Amino acid sequence: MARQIPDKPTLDGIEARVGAVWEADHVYRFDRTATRDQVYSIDTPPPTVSGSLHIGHVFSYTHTDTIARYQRMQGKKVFYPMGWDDNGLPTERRVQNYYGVTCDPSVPYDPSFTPPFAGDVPKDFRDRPAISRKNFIELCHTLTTEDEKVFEALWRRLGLSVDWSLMYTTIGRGSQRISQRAFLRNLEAGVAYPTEAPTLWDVDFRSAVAQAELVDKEMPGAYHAIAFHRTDGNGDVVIETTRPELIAACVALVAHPDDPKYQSLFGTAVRTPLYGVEVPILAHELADPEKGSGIAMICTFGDLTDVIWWRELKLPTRAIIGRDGCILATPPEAVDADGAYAAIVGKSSKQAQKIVVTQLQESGELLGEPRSITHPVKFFEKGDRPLEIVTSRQWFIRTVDNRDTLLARGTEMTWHPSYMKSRFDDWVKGLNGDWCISRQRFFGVPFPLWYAVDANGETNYAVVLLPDSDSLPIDPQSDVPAGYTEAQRGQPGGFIGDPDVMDTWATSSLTPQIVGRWGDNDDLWARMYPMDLRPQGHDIIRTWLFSTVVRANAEFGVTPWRNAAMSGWILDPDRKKMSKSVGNVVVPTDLLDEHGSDAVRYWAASARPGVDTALDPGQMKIGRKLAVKLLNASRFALGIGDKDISAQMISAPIDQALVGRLATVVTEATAAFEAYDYARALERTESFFWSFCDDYLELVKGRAYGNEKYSADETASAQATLQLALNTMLRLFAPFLSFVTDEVWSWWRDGSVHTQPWPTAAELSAGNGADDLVLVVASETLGAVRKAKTEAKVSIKAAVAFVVVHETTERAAALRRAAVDVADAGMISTLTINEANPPETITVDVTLAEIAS
RNA sequence: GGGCGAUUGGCUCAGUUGGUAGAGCACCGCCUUCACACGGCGGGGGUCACAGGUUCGAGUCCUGUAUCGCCCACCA
Repeated sequence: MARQIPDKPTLDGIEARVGAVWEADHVYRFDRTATRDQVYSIDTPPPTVSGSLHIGHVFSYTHTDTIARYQRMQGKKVFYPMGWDDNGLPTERRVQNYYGVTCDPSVPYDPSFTPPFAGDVPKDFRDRPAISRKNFIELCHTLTTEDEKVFEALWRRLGLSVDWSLMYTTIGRGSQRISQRAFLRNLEAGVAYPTEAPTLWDVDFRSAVAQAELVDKEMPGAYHAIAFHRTDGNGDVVIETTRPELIAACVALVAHPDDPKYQSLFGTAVRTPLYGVEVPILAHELADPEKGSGIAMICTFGDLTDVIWWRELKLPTRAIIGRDGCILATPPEAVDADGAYAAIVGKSSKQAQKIVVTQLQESGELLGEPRSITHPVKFFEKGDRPLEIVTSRQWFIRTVDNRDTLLARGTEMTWHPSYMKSRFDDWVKGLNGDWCISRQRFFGVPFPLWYAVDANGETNYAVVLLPDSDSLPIDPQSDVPAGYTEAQRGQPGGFIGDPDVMDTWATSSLTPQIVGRWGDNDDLWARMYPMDLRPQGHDIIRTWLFSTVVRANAEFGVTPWRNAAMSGWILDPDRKKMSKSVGNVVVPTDLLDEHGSDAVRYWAASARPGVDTALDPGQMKIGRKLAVKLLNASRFALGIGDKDISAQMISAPIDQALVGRLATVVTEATAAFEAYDYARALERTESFFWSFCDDYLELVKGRAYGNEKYSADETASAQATLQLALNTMLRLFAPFLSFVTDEVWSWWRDGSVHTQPWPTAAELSAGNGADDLVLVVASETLGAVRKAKTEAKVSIKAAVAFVVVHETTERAAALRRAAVDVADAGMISTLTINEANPPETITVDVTLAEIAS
């Protein structure tokens, strides 16, 4: 039953009250009988649980929610899940810092382990206990479970219309099973492959990282001019390098093939300083004659260019940096272990550089003083030290070979806003290697396979032992391949599990498969895939969006979604990006407490799609004002007359004009939503609503109340228009002001406004052919009367003796059709409407009653 | 170096087929309580970054420049 209209409507407590009804009535539950064409499916981004949700999350998830609510009202069965990204390094980091522990896979499992520190974690890592892999993973699960409860509570309070029964986590068993299944199928299809190759390596995390996880940081460095000695005795060749510590890893010098300075040197050789290793001078187009001395040393490996040169010029490998970032104890074969090299063994590259520079100064091979510069250096986006490039065995998924296909996939989805597509195109075109998906970490999805160990106890990577597909997910560290026993683990003739876990994006790239339970629930899968919408931030186009396209293309040969909608970032009032390190992060619950959920939703939905937006509490105040206004206007419109007056009673020209104008708003808002421009839909609706309140409501108030000067039909016309307009506006506002609209709906009708049909112009046929000019001129005339009262400093309710209007013929005719309403609203005793002559002399002369008397 | 976006009143931003510049906030003035003081009404305030061009007419289209932001790059 519909509730009574409260005397004093309020927003207080509305989130809890309305939210409880949504939950009890399963308003947002996905209909699993719907066929694919009836479904609107959303590939919700799973927020990372390692931190806290900030206002940027609230911002972008609200955008998605407005689309979901619109589609639901359009009659779609909305598939709108929520997931938590609790997989991977961010969680490991949080657990390490939260509990004050470190993970050491060699430590045995302790079933009775409890975290030793309660909120008082020692700063020094040496005071933190090392615990087993299994204990560590248990802590990861414990902490993420707690974090996820807090996240869900916030989303519910914000009013996201997700179906919570579809919740998933990226480290959950279902996600692991699907990640492993997808990987094994990629392996079988040749899409995934292992290789021993130079890989970007974070020396602190001791893990490979992917191209997509790189960031450049401007770092101080110095050019060192260093002399290499020609083997023919004809003097030196001078190169400039920022990394002199890598001279021992030098395998060649390289210059541009057209560079006249070095034409005569190509094909000759030099000896490296300090070590005297002979290296050739080669030509390659990537060498830049303008940079440094125009000739560079190639090391294995100083940067990604070195890798290209090494590969294309087929150079030997002389690695000197280990996985810990320190100089290897054993030098490359060509380098004498007892010479200059001995001094740098075990040093970090930074320490080694100091030593080598001193050595070069003593030997006279360093020319002049190092020249300080600032240059970009590659970092892992979450790392603290520059990346090194080390050779290791890693798993890859093919991307570069499929470049053209991937670009085509990008054109098969609609981008919102459209210019964001160029970021995808740029990224695909710029790929310089396949996607490295293995990480040397712990809390992630393990690679589901083992290797045979030969009779000598050496791992034979050529013999891969695969699990049965029904057994997934498996952990090769604790599960045993078929035909073996646990006792054979690591033994000669036995087996050993792949030690690595998958990159977090290797799982995240499967979110459509995870939410649709691909391979586990074929019925559900067929009802939601390919999906309708991928909403996400524009900063992760190169990671999440790209990798999801790669997996969909590899497995299904399709584009995973029809639409990709990019949200902008939230900037603080100084237009800086919100970030924890800057300390300018605003806690969302504070904003929700202060302004209310609808107000925060209003602020978020006011921002144009894809546009970075400043946090603006002022905009939230407007949203709250709007919500309060909606409560009060609704109370007025519903508080008079019967509750269900037929739209057929709408007969007054000004009423018809109002309805006609609303039909235009409905058409525009619908078109805007179809184009994923929720902000425009809101703006149109809001703009109409304010003029509805300020002008129309005032103009018809007397008639709606049924003052004696009006006939019953005239009063019914006004009441019917108020109700029709309110009914329509509540539905137009429902995607944005989701709580207050449902509250008002409950005063009037059963059920939720959120399951009502989206309004159409056809419902508003009472406005067909209406003359909008009636409403325009009536509003303007009322405005002129108000202005006269303001200038006379009298109350807006002050009586007016005479108003004489001179209007053009057309406008005068329009005004006559609303003359009684205008006179009533303006407290006008006598309203005279004349034709303006000439037409330019439109005037409204107002004579106040107190002056007339 | 390449690409994408932005530049409109003090602030945050609209302005979708080119037709005499808009909103909210802030500011100024007025009005209280019969939907709303978590209110209402009215007002002042902008040569639409700059320079050219197309057009009867340009915030809107074209070219160039500047500033800011972001993305990408083979940064020795």
